[in-house]
Amino acid sequence: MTVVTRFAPSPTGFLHIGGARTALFNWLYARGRGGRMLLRIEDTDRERSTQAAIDAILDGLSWLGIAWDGAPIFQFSRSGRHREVAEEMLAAGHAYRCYASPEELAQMREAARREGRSKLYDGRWRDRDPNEAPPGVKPAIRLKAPLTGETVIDDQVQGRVAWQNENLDDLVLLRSDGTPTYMLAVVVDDHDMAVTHIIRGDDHLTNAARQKQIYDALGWPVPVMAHIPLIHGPDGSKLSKRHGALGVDAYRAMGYLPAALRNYLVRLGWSHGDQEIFSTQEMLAAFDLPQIGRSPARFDFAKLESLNGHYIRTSADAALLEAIDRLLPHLADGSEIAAKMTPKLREQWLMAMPSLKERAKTLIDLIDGARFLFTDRPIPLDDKAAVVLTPEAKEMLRELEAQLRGVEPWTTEATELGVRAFAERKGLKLGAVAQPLRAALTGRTTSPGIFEVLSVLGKAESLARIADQIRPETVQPPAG
RNA sequence: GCGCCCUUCGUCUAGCGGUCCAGGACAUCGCCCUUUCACGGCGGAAACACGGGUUCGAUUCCCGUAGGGCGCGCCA
Repeated sequence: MTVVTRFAPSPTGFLHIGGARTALFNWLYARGRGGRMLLRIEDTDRERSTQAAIDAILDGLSWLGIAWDGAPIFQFSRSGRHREVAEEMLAAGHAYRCYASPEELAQMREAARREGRSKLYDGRWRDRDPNEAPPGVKPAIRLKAPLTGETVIDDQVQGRVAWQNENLDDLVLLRSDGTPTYMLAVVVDDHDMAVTHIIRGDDHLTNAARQKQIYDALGWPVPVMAHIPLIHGPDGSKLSKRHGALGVDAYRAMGYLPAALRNYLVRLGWSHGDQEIFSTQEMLAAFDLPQIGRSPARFDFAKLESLNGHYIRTSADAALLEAIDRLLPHLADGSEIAAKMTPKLREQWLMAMPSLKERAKTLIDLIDGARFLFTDRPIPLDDKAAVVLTPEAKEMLRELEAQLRGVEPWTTEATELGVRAFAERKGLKLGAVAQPLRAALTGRTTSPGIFEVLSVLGKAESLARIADQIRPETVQPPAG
């Protein structure tokens, strides 16, 4: 039997991190077994569903590298079919018309709560003669759920979960305006789409019981269920925007790599021995439902960052530059940087990439670390760099500049030889020379190795930047 | 309130009755490497929520307690 899973988001907002993980699990489970993952957009809430949200979800999945099979199915377009099934259930005696008014319902709810009962609707129209229906009232259609016994879900993650039927009331299948409820729509769609495995957040666990009752009434086979724990915020409470309940587009903008996010997400609630790093192939091969834990995991940015750093370090230099190209349109100052992306800058950036990526946790770090390459002279000094460039340091740089003029060819090795010889002659430790030099060349106190900086920048630019710092009074303000 | 679920280092987790004075990873602390920052290497501190059972023996099984989560709509 081919495995068929589905990811079924409702398009009322972006694809958040929890949804992304659910999609990943569905994708891994299906694709790892030669099966298919379907995408169903649950857009039956016409008020809150938007095209922008649909686009954001599709875009987010694509960026994450999660590909669904076939065209997305829009739940709203299937309401005719849902209604048809409800009518069938009515005809077969598995459902009935309920004429209770909203006021009656509210009273029942209140009474149930007061008396400590979990059953909210008392089934008053279940066996009542339809002739007693109040005139002019459009009925809702309710499921005639079993009154006794228990409803059991054999969940792949949660184990056997049982509910006493006396605690479950007759749910609404079709609203009085003729539209299907979520409960009905999900069951009918999953059945019609031939879904074999339902993998979703455990906020749906109680729904599973009600849906099981619908499957049973219809005589349809119940798919294998797996309810995965939700992701919580760092403080254990519900994940909020403040914590990381951001859209995946926000993670893209923060400079995370899809491979790193996938790796982080798959290890949240799932494990495979002590393995931490998983290539997509390894994930596909190892992922399975029984190893998913039942307790909720907290979202931890530090671990995501660490993983992202690992993926950056192990990525090819050219691939990183391409990732930056793709990221730029999503950044506030992206177009500014893109405008400076000359072939020469690309070449310099690539040259510096091996040492840049050792120092970066995100693509943003990579851009920031390369900033000295495309900052126009005279380059501004940050506070720490300004402190380093004391009058004495500038005096030292003046002598160093003279020495550097004679260095030829201008390579990492040759500049290192020159600077080391200079330091030795002056009786200075290398750091005493390198730090002011770094400040002058990059405007900062941290950067890649100073000799790499010199060689990547080139002789003319390097000497000019040093000159800018040792003769600030001669720097002319821009013309005009 | 009712129903259901959860509870191993700060965090993600390994553990599926003895191999555990509990292992890995991130974070943290120290040392080494070193021109800065990183990377890397080495080392340290750090957990079985609590109380009862069951058992020759419980982190592992059962029951409570406490704490946390989810659900309880003619929303999805």
